[in-house]
Amino acid sequence: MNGRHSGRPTLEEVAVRAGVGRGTVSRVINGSPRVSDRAKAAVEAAIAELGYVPNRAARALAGNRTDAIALVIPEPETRLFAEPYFSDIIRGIGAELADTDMQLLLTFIRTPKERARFGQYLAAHRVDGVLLVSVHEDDPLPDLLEQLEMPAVLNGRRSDLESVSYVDADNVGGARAAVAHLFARGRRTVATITGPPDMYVARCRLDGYRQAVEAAGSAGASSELVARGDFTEEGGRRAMRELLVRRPDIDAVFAASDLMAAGARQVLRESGRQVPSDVALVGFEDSAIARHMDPALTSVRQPTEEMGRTMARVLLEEIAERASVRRHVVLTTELVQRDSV
Amino acid sequence: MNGRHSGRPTLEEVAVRAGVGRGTVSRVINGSPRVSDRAKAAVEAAIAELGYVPNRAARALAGNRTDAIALVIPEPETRLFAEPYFSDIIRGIGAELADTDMQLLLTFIRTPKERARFGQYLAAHRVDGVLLVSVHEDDPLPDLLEQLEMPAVLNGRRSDLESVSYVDADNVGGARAAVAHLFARGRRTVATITGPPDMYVARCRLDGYRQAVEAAGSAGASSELVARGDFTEEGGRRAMRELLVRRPDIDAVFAASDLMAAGARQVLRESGRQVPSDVALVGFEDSAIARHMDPALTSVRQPTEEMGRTMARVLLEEIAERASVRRHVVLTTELVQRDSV
DNA sequence: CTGAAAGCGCTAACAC
DNA sequence: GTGTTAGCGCTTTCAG
Repeated sequence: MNGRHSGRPTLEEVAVRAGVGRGTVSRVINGSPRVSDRAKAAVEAAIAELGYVPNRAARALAGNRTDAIALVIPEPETRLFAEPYFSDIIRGIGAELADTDMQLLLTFIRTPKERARFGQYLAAHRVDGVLLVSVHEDDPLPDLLEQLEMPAVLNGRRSDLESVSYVDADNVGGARAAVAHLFARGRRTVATITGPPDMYVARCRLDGYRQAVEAAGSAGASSELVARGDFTEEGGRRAMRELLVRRPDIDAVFAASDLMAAGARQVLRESGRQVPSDVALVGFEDSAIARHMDPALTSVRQPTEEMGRTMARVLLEEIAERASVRRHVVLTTELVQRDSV
Repeated sequence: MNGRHSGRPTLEEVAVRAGVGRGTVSRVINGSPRVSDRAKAAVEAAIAELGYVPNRAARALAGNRTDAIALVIPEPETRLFAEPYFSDIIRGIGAELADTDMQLLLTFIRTPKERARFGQYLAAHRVDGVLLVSVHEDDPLPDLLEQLEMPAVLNGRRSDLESVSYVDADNVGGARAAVAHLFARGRRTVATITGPPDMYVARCRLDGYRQAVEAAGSAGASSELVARGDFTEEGGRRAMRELLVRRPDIDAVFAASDLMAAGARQVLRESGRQVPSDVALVGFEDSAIARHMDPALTSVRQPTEEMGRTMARVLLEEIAERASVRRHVVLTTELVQRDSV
């Protein structure tokens, strides 16, 4: 015997109690305007008395939707972006969804097999929309989503011409502000440690650096002052060592991630240089680890939680209006000055 | 017109294709043994050809279940426990659920209102089970869960007599090992900074400290050597200052959280003491922030990701067997020695 | 072993 | 405006 009739009230019982038809109850629940105030009141009273809560499954089945959205997390990234970034994004999404009936599903993609499975998942319409974080340029998921006409919002974008909706931080502006800050403080030889060139976010931050260098009317962005990192701490160390060899006269460094800034700082200190008196250092705050590694490290902060909220909001809008209008939002960053450069 | 018939194959179509009845297809899908190999093969072939994926909503409606579990996150905690702890737990849960058809739902509880809403949520059977992290002694949720006979697993426990299933770390053993380590290294006057006494985890760590002190045949756990913190960095600073006033001769400190250890370290350094040469410091790694704050800080590490995996596994078992058998799992901790005390 | 049939609780036409 | 009526796609008896 199946647990038929679990004991909790159904829409039908509410209808009987309120002395109306099921359709009317359904209309009230779904906020249809085509209901008399009288009927509406009766239904609401009945719902309250019975403690009625609609059955999601039934609603999903009949309505051909799920009232759920998926947050896709590519596993390799969580370790790097990890920590605060990740949980801030989730917190933001959760906050935006709190007043909704939308459920947030977490989906990890670790292996190609899981990626394939997620494709099926989407095809099976098991969610109404998808939120994607840390998308790579060669990620096939966004295209799949588009092809399936599944509402989706990325955090960050694959390139300038991103077609899918996205919410991003103003990486160019943030980097420019950081580097301008260094020049304004009297630094002359400002180097940068970049992220992987195949990541759009890394290119943006490099662009910002270059713009600030040009604006400062400096000797121009000497390629000697640009070292490539990979957003990791170890990458930051390597890049910093290179820079020190190529240009021992460096008096400031803009690292395109806080992890790289932390690595660079270690190398600088080992080399006997004082930070920031000898070499000023500014990081881009991706993981907020900077907060803990060095409370005095000036950095460009992204509004991570707000990005999460915005992503959710944009997705909900996209789900609501069937039309596939793409939205592109770029949130400003903030330079948090903590040192005395 | 509603998007009736979304285009993707239904169980019925599979049945036709395989030349069997719907019931048989259902049995194959659900791995019932009462199906002939012949029929099974035909059905599997049809499923593959059609790319059939069962409709969750329909299945949930008919089967009176949801195939989803909720991870409940009390908001105030995420900031403290935050970061790696939080994401490690989630990662572990995700890993365990990967091969299942179970979905992971994230539920934040920020306000009393949301707490009430979650009660309804549970009563409405919108999930098959619940995972709770950072439970407080006075949290009403576990009792509600028990009363509703809803499968549930806690991370940590409210007290020695926890009735609900839980997965916890061996806090007593970890603390004991940490303090024993300090004595073994020749330290004589070992103080401790505790967590709030109304948290079971804090009491366990204090117990571990006391056991080690007694075992070392020390002068006994002088209450002068015990200062109360609240698991925060600021609390660690306050407690450390107190200790320094009461017993300037301290040569080691066991802090019951890494955040407090970080606070203590600051105070020690400001007071001119060298860490660890003058005063050795060991923290309990809750947020793994220690890793970033001071790579050389020895600490007791909890198997966070494994706790997540175990929680999920235990919950799935509890859901599978209708019987309400409680399981209590305590995972061992590990002393990660990073200094040269 | 397997087909047929009866719902699960809700939404969305469709009449009135 | 509102009741009635079909299903949504699946699981689970119940006969055979």
